[in-house]
Amino acid sequence: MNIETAASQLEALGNTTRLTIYRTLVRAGQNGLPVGKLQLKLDIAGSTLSHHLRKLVGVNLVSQERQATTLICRANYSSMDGLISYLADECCADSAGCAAESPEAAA
Amino acid sequence: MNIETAASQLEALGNTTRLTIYRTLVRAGQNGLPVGKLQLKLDIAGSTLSHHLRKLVGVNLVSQERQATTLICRANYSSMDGLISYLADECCADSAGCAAESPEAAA
DNA sequence: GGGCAATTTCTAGAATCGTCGAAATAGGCT
DNA sequence: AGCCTATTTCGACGATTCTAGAAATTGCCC
Repeated sequence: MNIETAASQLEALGNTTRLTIYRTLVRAGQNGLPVGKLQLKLDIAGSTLSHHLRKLVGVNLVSQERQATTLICRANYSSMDGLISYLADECCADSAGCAAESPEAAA
Repeated sequence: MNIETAASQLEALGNTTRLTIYRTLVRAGQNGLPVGKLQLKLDIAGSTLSHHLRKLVGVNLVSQERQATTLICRANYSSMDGLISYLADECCADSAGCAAESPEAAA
């Protein structure tokens, strides 16, 4: 996980519509949801949904699987795990021990 | 923590320049860094830095404290903690137990 | 009060984003 | 083959973003 990847994943989640999409997929669990169901639930234009979905798939936060005519979308938990780890680690959130890693901060 | 707040914080971090700024501040530890030092480290225009910094401060990920003429910037760990908790919780990252919260997913 | 150093605001321009409706495509069923 | 449903692509539009240089501001010090 490099900083550019992290930034692009964060950017993908940093939009209310997309975060809602992602959250909805997470709550749908392993079964996932077809694009059409998502559209009904969220009440947005199909083209808009497709646009956002592509972005989420592009940064690997969501994966898709074809089932006949419908396209099932699923939240990609391991990617989110990686992102959270990056945030907690590289940009460590625990107030203790952060400065320990950076020598120049030991002033 | 509501979804809009989370999205705005994620958006703030979802830009390579700003994520770099934030990471630099985290690594600087409790002492923080003055804007000028940040500018030197990152080699960007002062106005650009100020612009990004305002965004980070605006979503409460960074706080500032005046010390004479210089302005010290510090990463706000508790905000990051809140964000990570939101991601891990509301948009739970652990692949186990996610579907348990959503009744309609129990199909 | 004059000057200096640190930071922000103003102005601007290219680029990207978010959204939608309409049209196009994909894939299976009869 | 023809149709129907699901989804994506196209074209467009206003809004926002990112960046930087120049000018303005703030706050201290002599």
